[in-house]
Amino acid sequence: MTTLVTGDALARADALLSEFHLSGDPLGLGGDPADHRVVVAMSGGVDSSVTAAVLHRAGYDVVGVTLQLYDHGAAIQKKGACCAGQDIYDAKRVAEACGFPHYVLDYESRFREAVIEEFADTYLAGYTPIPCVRCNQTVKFADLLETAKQLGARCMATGHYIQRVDGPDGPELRRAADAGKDQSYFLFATTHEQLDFLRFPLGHLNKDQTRQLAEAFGLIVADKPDSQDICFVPQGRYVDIVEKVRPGASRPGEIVHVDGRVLGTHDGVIRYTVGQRRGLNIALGEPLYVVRLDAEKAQVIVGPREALEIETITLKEVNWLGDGAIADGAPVRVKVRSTRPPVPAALSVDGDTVGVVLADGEEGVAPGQACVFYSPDDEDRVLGGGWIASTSGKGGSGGVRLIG
RNA sequence: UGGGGCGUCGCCAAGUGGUAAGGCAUCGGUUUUUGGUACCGACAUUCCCAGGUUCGAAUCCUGGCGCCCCAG
Repeated sequence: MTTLVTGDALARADALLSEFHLSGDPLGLGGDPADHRVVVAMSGGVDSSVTAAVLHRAGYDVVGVTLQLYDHGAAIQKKGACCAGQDIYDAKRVAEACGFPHYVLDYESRFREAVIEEFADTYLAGYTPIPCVRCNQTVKFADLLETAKQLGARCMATGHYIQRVDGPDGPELRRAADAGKDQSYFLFATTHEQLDFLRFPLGHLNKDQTRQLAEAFGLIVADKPDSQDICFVPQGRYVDIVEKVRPGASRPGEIVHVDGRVLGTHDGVIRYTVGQRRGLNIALGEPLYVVRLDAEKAQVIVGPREALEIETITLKEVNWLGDGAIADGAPVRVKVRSTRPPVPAALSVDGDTVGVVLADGEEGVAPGQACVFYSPDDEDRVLGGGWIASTSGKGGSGGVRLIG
């Protein structure tokens, strides 16, 4: 592997940039790119490294910034981590090789409070958190974005697979061209104001094209595996993190069937999420699923698969990115999990309360997860979304109610 | 210690002379840029124990042991 970029390689890179519509002024800032400072949030992965390299090659005044979010020292040696240890070093080397300045900012305490502790507290309350969304919402698109402004940046670019398109009423958020890599589910909370300042140069590419660019630029991270799982949780053992952050907070309790029978005991509601089947350790003959979590009573309520069916969702902290005001009865499509296509639904707006009525129902929808809105006639358009506060089944009975 | 019934994988359970179904649970994997789901795979050389009959037994016989029900 070499970081030496020859003239031929650069010619190849330029050809790719042209082919991928990344030459000229890809950020659409106008004038000479060199006049615009662009802060690139670099995680140390392939995507953000390519983003920085591309924008630098296009002539922008690129400043790379990597956040140190946590430091497990030697504890984290897993593939696909980000923003700690080796990844920070990788980002720095990419910046050096390309020739633009790079800074590492210590955001550990902020990340711990806004993401890790929130993650633990959410689980302890019987909800199922999405730390990646919280991280985008707070650390990356709030704090870092502010820092970028202070650095005199005209905008901040990231390597997210999502598209920002200028529409008649300002910037719109759209799904990535590569449906398989689309990150809109994790970015629903991006506000209009943030969107105004953000750019996502890779949104119209697919992963293979990004890798081609990394290859052409001779980036040392070209073959780095994609990240997956929660970055600060080693080996998928998220329970360990919760117990470490909030020692002794998780209490054992009963596993109760929806018909009232006590079927067993568990070591803490943090180990379960609505819709979960495995790990109950109860053999009834028919599969059992977690239907609801009652953190106050330390109860895990279980039942047959049919008990997972829900029809309506009540949301909180809704971010609306559609045109005009959010309207009661408006048809939309929604995703209640990242890995499924949007399904038809209608918004229900009553004062400050926003909910969703699913046309065909859903099952295994966990409070604490996100419900993301898409346009009914253009599924690529992201209309925002909200956090799932509670759900209920048909006719409002047998629903899931959360305490607190 | 009279009468009846039963004892097959962690749980439930098919199999009644021809070489141990299935479900649940568990474990592993695939998928997945959160959790979960789904999917795929693994999972009793052995049928409470000991003898016996038979070419061949979880299945038949004998004797133990254990459990359940009825009656006392």
